[in-house]
Amino acid sequence: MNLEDPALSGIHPVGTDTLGKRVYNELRNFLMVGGVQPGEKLTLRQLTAAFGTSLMPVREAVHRLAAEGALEVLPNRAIRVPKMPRARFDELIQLRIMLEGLAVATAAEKISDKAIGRLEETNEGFIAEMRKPPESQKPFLLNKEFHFAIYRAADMPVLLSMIENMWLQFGPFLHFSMGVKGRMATNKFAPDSHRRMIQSMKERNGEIGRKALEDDIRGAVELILRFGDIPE
Amino acid sequence: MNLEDPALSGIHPVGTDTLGKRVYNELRNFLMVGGVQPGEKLTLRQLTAAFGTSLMPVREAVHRLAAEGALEVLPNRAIRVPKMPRARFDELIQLRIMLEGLAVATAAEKISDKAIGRLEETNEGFIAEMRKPPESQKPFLLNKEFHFAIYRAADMPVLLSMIENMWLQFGPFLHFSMGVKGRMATNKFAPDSHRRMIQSMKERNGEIGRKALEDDIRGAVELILRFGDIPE
DNA sequence: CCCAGTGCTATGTGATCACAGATCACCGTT
DNA sequence: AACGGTGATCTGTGATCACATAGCACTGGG
Repeated sequence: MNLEDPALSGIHPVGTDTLGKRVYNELRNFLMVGGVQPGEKLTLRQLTAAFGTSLMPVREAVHRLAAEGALEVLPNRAIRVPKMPRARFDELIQLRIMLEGLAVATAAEKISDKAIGRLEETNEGFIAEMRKPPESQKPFLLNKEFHFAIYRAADMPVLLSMIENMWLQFGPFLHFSMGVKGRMATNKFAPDSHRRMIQSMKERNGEIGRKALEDDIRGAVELILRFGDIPE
Repeated sequence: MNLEDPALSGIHPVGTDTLGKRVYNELRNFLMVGGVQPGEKLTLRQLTAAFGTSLMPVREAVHRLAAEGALEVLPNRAIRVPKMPRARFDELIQLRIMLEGLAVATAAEKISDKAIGRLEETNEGFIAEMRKPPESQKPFLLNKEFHFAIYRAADMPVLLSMIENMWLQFGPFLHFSMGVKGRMATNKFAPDSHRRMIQSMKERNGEIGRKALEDDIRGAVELILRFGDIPE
């Protein structure tokens, strides 16, 4: 069978992902964009009804999210989204700066010129979206795409999964602290720090990129501390 | 009911862990001490037979280990212990130095004098065990206890789980590279770097501790590179 | 001798059932 | 009115069954 056969051009990959994996991806994305608030409780059967599957795939997805720290199984065996007390918030921020800083610095040494070009396009799209009235979660997604395009360029798979984990743990909290109060998906200083990150890529200077990334995160933190509610 | 009642003094907690959690802990420990080699395949039913439970708890445990990177589900849905190519080895080492370095530096600022005392005792036990002919995995366990006593003192739960994850990913490889060839559970420079770490705790000097930790890890790496087999 | 086709076996996944423990409202006693 | 016991209900866990597919030895035709 020739896959190049024009008669087969209408064929699309059908996707062989397990149900558990699809539920996991859906639920993960739902958490990442802030679909549920910290402290909120979930039940397997409630999720089962929402996804239209049986308990099994939901169980697998929930347990995996719990292993990643995106969900929490209390001693009572109840399931909830973890809360974000100040101590955890500070620790996650410190770790983000360290982990993502390393990724940026490494990417500056390895990234291709072509990838830098795509990075600039993504950032221009992000800036353009920032000027519009904040309506959708589009700026948030473009900002995320910009950051992870850099992190992927570092070519460190384990580090990348750790960073994804950090963003996942922040997801519910971002909605809670910022989504409600004015949908301030990101801060106005982000374009500047993004430009400095791109510049560091061009100059192959990892430390400049690391500093820009730290400013980017600290800018967002300042916004959260001003407008968000952090318990304790 | 008064729990201080002398009549109840013989009561012990009964333990309410789920089967899945117990299987997870067993399997985790088995991986951490190098019970299986990288690349080796596992099957649910084989593990089921070994643990004497049904498939369900094993499925949960395996999926959780897979989420943590300690196991791997291939596209074929087969389960195996991840291999350790050179690139992954180097990345894990780099991340260990960064993560554990932060933990040591933070611990130096926070650790109590009492905990420092316990640390010295643990280390003396470790050194004493090192002098004996290498028989069991006792030195390995004491070394681990020494390190994690420090990491716990940093009081950073998320960081601690990341570090545990690193050790877990290294487990199978340690057996493969060192266990067979002479049971060299740790290297002869470890006592020195350990002493320097303790000293840094007493002086509340995080950077000295960080450097000592880095030397400790690099010493072990050198041994592995000399005696172990790293594919690719 | 090589190789595509075929049937058997083993394995992970998903559905369903059964059950222990948690939660909560209700009620009777003090 | 306050408190402890009680029963119903809900939730996560574990066991069992059913099934699609990967892996593999075998076979028959070239």
